[in-house]
Amino acid sequence: MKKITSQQQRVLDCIQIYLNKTGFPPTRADICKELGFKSPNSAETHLRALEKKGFISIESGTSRGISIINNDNKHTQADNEYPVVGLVAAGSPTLAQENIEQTINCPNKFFDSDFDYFLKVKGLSMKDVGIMEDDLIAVKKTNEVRNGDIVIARLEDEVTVKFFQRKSPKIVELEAANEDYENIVVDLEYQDFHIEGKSVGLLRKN
Amino acid sequence: MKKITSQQQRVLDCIQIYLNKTGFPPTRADICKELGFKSPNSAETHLRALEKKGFISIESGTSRGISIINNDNKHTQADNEYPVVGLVAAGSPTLAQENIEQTINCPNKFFDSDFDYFLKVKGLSMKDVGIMEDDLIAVKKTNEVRNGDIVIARLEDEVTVKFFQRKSPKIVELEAANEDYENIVVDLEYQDFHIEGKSVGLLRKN
DNA sequence: TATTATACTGTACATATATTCAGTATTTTT
DNA sequence: AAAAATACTGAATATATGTACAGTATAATA
Repeated sequence: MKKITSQQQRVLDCIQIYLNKTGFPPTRADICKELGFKSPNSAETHLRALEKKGFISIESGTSRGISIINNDNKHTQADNEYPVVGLVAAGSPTLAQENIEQTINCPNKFFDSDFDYFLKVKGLSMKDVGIMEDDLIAVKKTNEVRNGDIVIARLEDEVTVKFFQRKSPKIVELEAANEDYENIVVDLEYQDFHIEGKSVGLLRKN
Repeated sequence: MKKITSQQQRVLDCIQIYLNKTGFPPTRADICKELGFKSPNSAETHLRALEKKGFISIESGTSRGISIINNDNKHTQADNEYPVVGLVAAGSPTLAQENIEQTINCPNKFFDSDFDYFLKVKGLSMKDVGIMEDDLIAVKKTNEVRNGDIVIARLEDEVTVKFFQRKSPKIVELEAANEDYENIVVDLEYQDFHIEGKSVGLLRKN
């Protein structure tokens, strides 16, 4: 990490303070107003410098697309409120769409990978790998999955948790970990199939 | 706080997930893209409903001017470093320095009850209740346990995780949740038996 | 039964905002 | 001494975005 100048530090602080106060990042104009600049380009050049030095990232063409890059490790671990979403009966085809539940305060780097939400498990189709009813699976939203990954997949109107196994370019098998459940063979050409994400951890309260 | 509908919950979760991922709130169009709506007004009306019910606040005329209102004081939540210990034999205290494999940063009120350390599970004796090898059990140190509790118990030199079942004033049965394992009958009068604590939750990283 | 809330599609538009270009001046680095 | 980085003003512009308006339809409520 390159060294920061005092003015750049002021801008960085300004972003953080604005975030704490409003919940969203400032515009160039907002920064100018806070720090007394008279041209939006003053903020712009500082932002570009901060980006170049790795303190922030800027999403191009996106309003307020600034995010502060946290490489603060160890003690100042950041927490977040992660949503808990429900799931239909895993295994047997029952379509329902009840997401309610609550949010859970959890350190961002709690599991080995980052994640996006908790999924509350229904059914016992993955019982043999220790995923039980009402367990909370930490889900990372991605469609880059490998054979053997535990994935959260949507097939037509149903969301399930299963092992992912690609059989051929157009055939995917969703495998249960419970002999009472049948594996599901998906023909990607004829069925509406989508990978929601994959499991990166599990949480159980009892 | 008025009650939220399932669709409104989806929108609220979408905002939270987007925030976790990008660091700034979504636009109406972003929400539409995430949830499959085809008109920005779909997101708009949901946002207005969420605002009216007090779940979010919207800054008028401001791009991405959405912030989630935290009604609970969870941002004052204290974290702690919790030790992770293996199944250690008697003689050395469980929380002795040499037994601590690592520590995990975790909110104090993460599980329904407070707890003292994480125990790394060896073996599959509790497999039928979804406790697998290398899972981390959140342990509350106590000897006040009830029948049916999952307890961490030391019998002579052996530490195990089992269901607790008091059979008579002097007889305790430690029950496995795996038919390959025998239950253990303990005679308190003649055997060195001690309850370390009980399980209040479980954590798995994969 | 009438009314309100929910749950959308679709179009349109004012403005909020990022971003580029043209300058000026000082400081730091090469 | 030349080049690059820092630190600004000021104007201009394409587009990202909020938001209003016009519909349709169903469920919940009074």
